[in-house]
Amino acid sequence: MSGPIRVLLADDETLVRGALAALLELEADLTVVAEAASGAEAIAAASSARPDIALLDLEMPPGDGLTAAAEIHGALGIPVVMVTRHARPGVLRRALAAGVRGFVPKTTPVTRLAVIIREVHGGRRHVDADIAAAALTELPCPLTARELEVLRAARHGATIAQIAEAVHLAPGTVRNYLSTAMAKLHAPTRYAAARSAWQQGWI
Amino acid sequence: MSGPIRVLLADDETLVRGALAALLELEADLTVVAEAASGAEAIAAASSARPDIALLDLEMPPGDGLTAAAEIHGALGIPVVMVTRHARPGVLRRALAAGVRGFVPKTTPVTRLAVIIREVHGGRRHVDADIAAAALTELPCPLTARELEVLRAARHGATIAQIAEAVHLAPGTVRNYLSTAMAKLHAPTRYAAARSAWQQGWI
DNA sequence: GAGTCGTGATGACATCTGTCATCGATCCTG
DNA sequence: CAGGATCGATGACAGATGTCATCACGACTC
Repeated sequence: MSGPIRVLLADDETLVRGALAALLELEADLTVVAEAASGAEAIAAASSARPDIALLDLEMPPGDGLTAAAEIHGALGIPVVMVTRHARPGVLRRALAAGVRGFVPKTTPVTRLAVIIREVHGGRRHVDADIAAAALTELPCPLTARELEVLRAARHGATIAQIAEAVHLAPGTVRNYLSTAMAKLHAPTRYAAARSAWQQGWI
Repeated sequence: MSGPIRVLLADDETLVRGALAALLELEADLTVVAEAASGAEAIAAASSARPDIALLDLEMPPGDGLTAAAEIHGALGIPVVMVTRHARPGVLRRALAAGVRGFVPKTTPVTRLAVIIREVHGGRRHVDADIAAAALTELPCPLTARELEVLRAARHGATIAQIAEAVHLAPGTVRNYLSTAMAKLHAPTRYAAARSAWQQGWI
């Protein structure tokens, strides 16, 4: 027979991570063998502790957690369950593209978490039904790669000149991309456009 | 002798709330008698369940959780412990002004949570040492009430006209307040200023 | 090969935004 | 009451921003 399922737990909030660990340890067939507070830590812990499954928070500054998920799944072959506060269709799309096997919003009842871990460990996938339905019905992202890049740089109140420098483009070009993005998103300012794109999970 | 300490637990993320509940229930002298997912729910639950102490998340949309804390402490006389992801000095200042008896960032180790609850239930206060030190050394908010109000309305990419309507001021006046706020915060745009003020915990 | 699309850029134009000086009204204080 | 401070507002001005037309290049498709 095999031992308990060995879980890697990553969340930047110590209190939440500890509470989840306590919760999982209550299950007889689960054990938390490693914890991490960032994407980099998660990758290191995964390669040294070799867990059976990794439970990663999506929001772990610095970095978006998805890169860690892609690394842990791709290079180490460890199945990844993504937990996120901002469960938007666009995020789900990118998570699945990164090879994530489970996608759980933080609005999920706790009783289901252990069930989901067992499902994914058993080789199945698990995706929140509401998010999946929304992802299938919503229109895909209408923005081009450059438009997304410029919006990303515009998110924190930067001027056109700062954005242009960050993206290595001429200021006029940046204005053009921002203009088309704003038109596509029906936003009155580039900040509103950036915010809208973020809410959709596109950036 | 008295029974266990009866705790009200409020957090908008079901997963986190459930995990914290499981964690607290592991303590023999603690019991979670009510849960809530919003500030309004927390007030209602507090007045019906009459807990000995309330553990509230600061970020519970809609509303900032501080109003619920003030209500629960002020009208019901129940001591409140505030848990927050964004533990900044300005937030601590406002929390203490609202009568909060404990202030805990989510970076706190889980093992201390039960200790803190017992402390506050015993009549003492508990404030995270790092945040308190920062709050005492940092310069206080240099912005006036109107400047804060305008910045709050400017946070989500609104135009000057939209802000003016939201705050019931003339567009020119809004521009003046934004200008002074930007100067005080050394921000190149009003969005950067709003972001900066938010990061300091001022809005 | 023509047509389409994304990319990068430029110039022109109207509007928006940030800055500043200034004014009147109110409120507080000596 | 005079002086000062704050608030709300206005007008003027320079510079930033949003919009549009246009061009050129490469990739890709029909």
